[in-house]
Amino acid sequence: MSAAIGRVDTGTAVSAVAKRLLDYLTSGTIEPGTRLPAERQLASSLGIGRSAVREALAALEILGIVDVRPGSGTYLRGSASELLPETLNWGLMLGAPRTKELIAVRSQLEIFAARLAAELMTDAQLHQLGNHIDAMRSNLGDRTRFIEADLKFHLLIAQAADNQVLFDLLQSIRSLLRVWVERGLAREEEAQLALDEHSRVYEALLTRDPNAVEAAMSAHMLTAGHRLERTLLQSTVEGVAG
Amino acid sequence: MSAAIGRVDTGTAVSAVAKRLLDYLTSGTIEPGTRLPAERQLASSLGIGRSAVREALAALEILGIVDVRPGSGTYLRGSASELLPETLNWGLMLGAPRTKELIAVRSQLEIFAARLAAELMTDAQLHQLGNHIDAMRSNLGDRTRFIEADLKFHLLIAQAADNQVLFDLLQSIRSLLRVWVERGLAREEEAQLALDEHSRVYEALLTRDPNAVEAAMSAHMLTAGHRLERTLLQSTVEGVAG
DNA sequence: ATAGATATTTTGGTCCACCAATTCTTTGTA
DNA sequence: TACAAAGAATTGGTGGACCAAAATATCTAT
Repeated sequence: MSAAIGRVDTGTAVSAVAKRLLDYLTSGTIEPGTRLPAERQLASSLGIGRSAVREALAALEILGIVDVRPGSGTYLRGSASELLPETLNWGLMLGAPRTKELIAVRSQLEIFAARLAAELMTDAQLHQLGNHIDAMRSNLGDRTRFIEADLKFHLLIAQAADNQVLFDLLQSIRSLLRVWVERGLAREEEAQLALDEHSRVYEALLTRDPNAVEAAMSAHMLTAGHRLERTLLQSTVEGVAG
Repeated sequence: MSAAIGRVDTGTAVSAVAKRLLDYLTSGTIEPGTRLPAERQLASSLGIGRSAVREALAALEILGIVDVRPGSGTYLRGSASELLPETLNWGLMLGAPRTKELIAVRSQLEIFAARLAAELMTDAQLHQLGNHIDAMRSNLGDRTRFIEADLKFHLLIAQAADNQVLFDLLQSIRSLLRVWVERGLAREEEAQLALDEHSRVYEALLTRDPNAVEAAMSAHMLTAGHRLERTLLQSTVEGVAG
């Protein structure tokens, strides 16, 4: 098998070694569970050092392609990478926050989630959603609990959307926007408005009509987005004055 | 800086070391372009050997998170756009369920980008978009060039949308779906269909009517999504038969 | 002949010395 | 004093020795 991979030039970047190995492992000719040749053998076949082989294999292990077992060998896993979908979320975390842009993207994703949920939500989930509305209503004067119920409301919708990538993305975005959401709901009148909006989304979900749900969530996102941006602007103004 | 990462236990899997570094690098407190501490220093701070650090950093480099320069140091890369470099077929590692989810999320984001672009696109950008359509038309028989023009078409729309978060997200998603896009355009008839769809999006953008643009991009995404899923399914079936 | 214990071999993991590449500091010259 | 060149220090890259873990082979007892 290692003869089939071919040699690479000494000094080749470890990424190129990884690519060579990956191309071979994803060529479809290797069965999951197969044991790869030993590091020393791979190094010899590829014409590079064992360190480079180890580094390439470490990357493939992190990506979930192979399973490295000390004393035993390296095995092809053949299962889906759990790490790769997370790259979308890393991208959100790199560099300076772009809050206004995040707010816009988040709106679209929340609307999409709601639309999917309109068709997929179970009765039990709908019932639970009602509980979150009740919790928000009961805690108009308690910001922490209100926000918690608010968050659970959105979480449940994203869950009901049955799209893990979407769910994870929304989670990451929410964590980035969390501080602004909390600041935007500082007063009880604002909480009341937010409750009204959530109630409308909930009522639309009860109809299970995707268009109605989309309209209600769009309205909520529009208002919530303005609330967030106002909070952001106030903060900027205070920053200038401060 | 390295003191802020904390120590890890000796014998910790290199994947855990990579995760630790990754969490730190995506914490938002590090500026892109920043030089990380030297490998020897990281090893000391983390309480592990330099080999383990090297292996973890090698993985992060392959993922596009860092840039390792011999003799100079290791640098945090600039942006989300640099994640998942083209050298590897990332999409092959994702698995069918996550890939399908990603296709759905991508559709929504592309539609959103197109809608924004309808209002924001400059005349120069519109003209350039027409050039990409021409390039696609001229290269129906040359898959590599066709796909390159296809990609540039979408890139330009995302750019015109003037939302960096959205742009970066779409970039990462494209990296993850690239291999399936390429395989899905294997035949000239498929390229012709794709060209027709892109032309309709372009014509709608010429009107600058967001609703028309949304409708055209939605239609394109629906067809393209089916094409992608069909390609994915064929690959899965072949894998089983192989 | 078979099962269990022990020894040996093979595998991945770690460490260190040394080399290649780059950066920083010092020295020499105009 | 400013600039260029040389030297030293720092950085990542490589290979080999040795250790830890697991697999395989050999030996012994029944």
